[in-house]
Amino acid sequence: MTSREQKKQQTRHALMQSALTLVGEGNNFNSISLREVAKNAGVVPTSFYRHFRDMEELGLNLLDELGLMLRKLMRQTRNRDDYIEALTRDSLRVYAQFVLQHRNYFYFMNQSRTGGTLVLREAVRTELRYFSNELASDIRRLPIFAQINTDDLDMVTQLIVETVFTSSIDLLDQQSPRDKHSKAYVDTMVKKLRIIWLGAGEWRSCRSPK
Amino acid sequence: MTSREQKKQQTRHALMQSALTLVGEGNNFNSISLREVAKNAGVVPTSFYRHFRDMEELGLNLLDELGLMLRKLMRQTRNRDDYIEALTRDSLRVYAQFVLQHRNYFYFMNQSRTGGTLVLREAVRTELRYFSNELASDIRRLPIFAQINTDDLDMVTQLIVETVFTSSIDLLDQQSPRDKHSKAYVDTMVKKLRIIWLGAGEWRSCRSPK
DNA sequence: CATCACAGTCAACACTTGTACACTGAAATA
DNA sequence: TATTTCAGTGTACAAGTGTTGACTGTGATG
Repeated sequence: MTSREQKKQQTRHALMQSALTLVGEGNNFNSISLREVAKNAGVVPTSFYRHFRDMEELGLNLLDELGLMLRKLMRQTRNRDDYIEALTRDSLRVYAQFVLQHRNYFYFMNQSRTGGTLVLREAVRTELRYFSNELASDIRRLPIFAQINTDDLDMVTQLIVETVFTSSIDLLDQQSPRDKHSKAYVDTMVKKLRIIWLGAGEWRSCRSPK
Repeated sequence: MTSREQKKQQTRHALMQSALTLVGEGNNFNSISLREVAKNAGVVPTSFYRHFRDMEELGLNLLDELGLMLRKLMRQTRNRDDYIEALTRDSLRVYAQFVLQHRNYFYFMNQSRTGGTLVLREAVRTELRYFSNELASDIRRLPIFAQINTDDLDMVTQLIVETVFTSSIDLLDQQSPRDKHSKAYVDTMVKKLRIIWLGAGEWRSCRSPK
């Protein structure tokens, strides 16, 4: 029983959670200091370096963590039969709940997407592209999209992922009674995705695959 | 000739441009300091207070400035006859060029949308909603959308504006030969908007307005 | 011409920041 | 058991932070 490594991972986790908490309190990830993070984690500032080179590295690890959670969520969701419907109402409900349950992570990822280091921004983009690809390979199997151009399919899934992700920050900023607004959110998103979905169907018939 | 007020507006402008430049150099608006901004504007830190209470107020003014420019651009664009096509290829070309010409503003607005103060975030949202509404009232006149549900129309234009705006950060982060990638960007965006456009058309026929 | 308004200056303050360096003590290893 | 490894501590420093208050000089106003 390596109680040594165990302890290390413990404070490492504390540091990451500390940063996340500070973000959740309304601070921007870019403007929270190594010292704050350390203090909040109940550790002396210099200890920080035993775990991360700097805040950017910590951020990358946070992103990895969220990425893993999202993949798990995605895998659960897509183990369904009625894919098209699952793609909209049900899975959006699940998604909304997930976002609200991990709001700090999503504030962080949204901030990093547009305001992080170049490295961090790229990392977010990569993560989003991952989901887009996953979605594409799933959708491809559907009869309706059997013969769609690959690039165009990618573009569609990109659009879907972007739309869903971008919406998360808006959901988080709605402070009204949770369930009420979460429902309004789901309703709007369902419509938006249906628009895209319908458009994709039309697309196929307008422009035949070369 | 009030050379007094004139000088004031001059350094005020210098301060705002200074902040913008710093953002353009890769800094996040949240983490640039009042002192840096002042120094960069060739002015002593305390002078800053003669113009803005704090950085947030400066940010709000930056946003106003960009908002004005964008409205002007929008008004130019929509004085066309072939609206549907203008809505896509042509106006996207103009938009892309505009974004690249004012990249610092767009970095700033993208950062603020997800990572600014709550006040700043709301301000960005308001700005975007403005464009969405403008677009909606234009589109409504088109015969195809004559009888669409108002809420649904709003949702569609919201989706369009979101999609276009969100894409700006991606365009900015493509560092390759400017014209080449700008073209690829326009091509992708045209497709995305066409998807939405097609979907909106189908929507009308699927769900008749109540 | 005398007076006022006020954008910009200067010096000083109490803090916070990232990081370097030498350290300690307990778990891991031999 | 003796030795090594290393996560976490403590101290220290130079640099930067927002904000204060009293100042100065010049354009605007009477």
